[in-house]
Amino acid sequence: MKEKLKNHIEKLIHLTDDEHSFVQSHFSFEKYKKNDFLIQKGKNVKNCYFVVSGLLKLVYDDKDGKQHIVSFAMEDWWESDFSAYFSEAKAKMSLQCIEDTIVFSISLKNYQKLSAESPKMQRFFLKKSNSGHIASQNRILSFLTSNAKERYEQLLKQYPSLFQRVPKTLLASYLGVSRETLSRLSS
Amino acid sequence: MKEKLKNHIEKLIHLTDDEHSFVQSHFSFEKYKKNDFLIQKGKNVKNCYFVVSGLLKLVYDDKDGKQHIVSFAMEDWWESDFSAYFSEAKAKMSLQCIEDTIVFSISLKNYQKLSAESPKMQRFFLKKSNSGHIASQNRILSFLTSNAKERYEQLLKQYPSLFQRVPKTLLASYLGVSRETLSRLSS
DNA sequence: TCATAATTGTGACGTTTATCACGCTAAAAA
DNA sequence: TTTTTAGCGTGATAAACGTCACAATTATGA
Repeated sequence: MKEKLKNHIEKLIHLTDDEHSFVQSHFSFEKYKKNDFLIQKGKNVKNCYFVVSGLLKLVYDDKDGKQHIVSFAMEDWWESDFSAYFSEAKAKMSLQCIEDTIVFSISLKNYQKLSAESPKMQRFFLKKSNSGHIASQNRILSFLTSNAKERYEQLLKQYPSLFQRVPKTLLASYLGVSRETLSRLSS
Repeated sequence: MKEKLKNHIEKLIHLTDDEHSFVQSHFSFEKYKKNDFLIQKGKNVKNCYFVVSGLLKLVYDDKDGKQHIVSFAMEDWWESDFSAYFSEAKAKMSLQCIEDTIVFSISLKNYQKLSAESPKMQRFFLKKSNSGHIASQNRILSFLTSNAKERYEQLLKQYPSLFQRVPKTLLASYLGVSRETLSRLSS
């Protein structure tokens, strides 16, 4: 399991075995069952998570109780309510398992310690953050340039596996359309 | 003018005067006129920009020639076509002046050099990137949870100055609605 | 197993938003 | 100044999408 995180990090930066051990010591290994919460809205956000296997949803509940999916987190993804995590505030979103999920988690203190003591890891986090920012911008672009059907097809193309793993209601909620409209698009 | 960048950096990290001089030496100071391009789609993206004064728009042109505003960049903001900048690819978007604008620009090489030689500055860039990511996620959330009128009111509340400085057509393009619909919302 | 809940499709209808068209005003360029 | 262009509002119409209702099917758990 530790290999998973190591290999992931090695894609962006190179560390010695000792350095990898040092990095690993800042993470803890956790297992969750389907429907478990890693983060619950209103509560403190203790950790940022690296998904080893399984599938998570980052969800925002609006005033009418409707759920909106900000992000799916699959294998090799980093996820948290970053706003609350970095500012040590209460979660505005929830992070919940769609499938049984295995993660490495890191507290804010350890994140800061690791960043401070290892410029290489800070570089790794910077690269990850930059690519996260770019991914979000692309999602914004899809809202600006594309209608529901086009966004659906883009998602299908980018993450075909989701359509086997996730109920259509959740895909609709990610795409920003009603489940009925999504159903009509795919038929 | 150099004070502007210094003060901005000091909001997140502390540097000595010597360190600030070192940082400054990686930037170049540039002035642009209204309608000038800092980045043009299809061309190389040489720099990332810090806006000292003025106003920029980050624009994506779709297949039908319609313009979509991914972002406005105001005083104290960092902007680029980050995807192209970091991957040294051709720009998919354009960065253009809405007003006469003064910036500090930094090349990718200098960005990397500065990050490598100054962990403090790497920390600064990491913090900036994280907050950029969070801002983008909030924009995604507004698309998921809000209709055109609500998004309009959120923008009005968050950046009231924009409504004095920017034609409604551009605001519409940022909000993802037609100019006619926006006009009807505000009356 | 059997009962219950979750998921999905679909029709009918209403609302929101886009598109096309036009005119008016203000700003910018010749 | 005169001409041209950009910005803005508004009506008419159509397309996109949401909401409510209902039925059928598939998972899930007691």
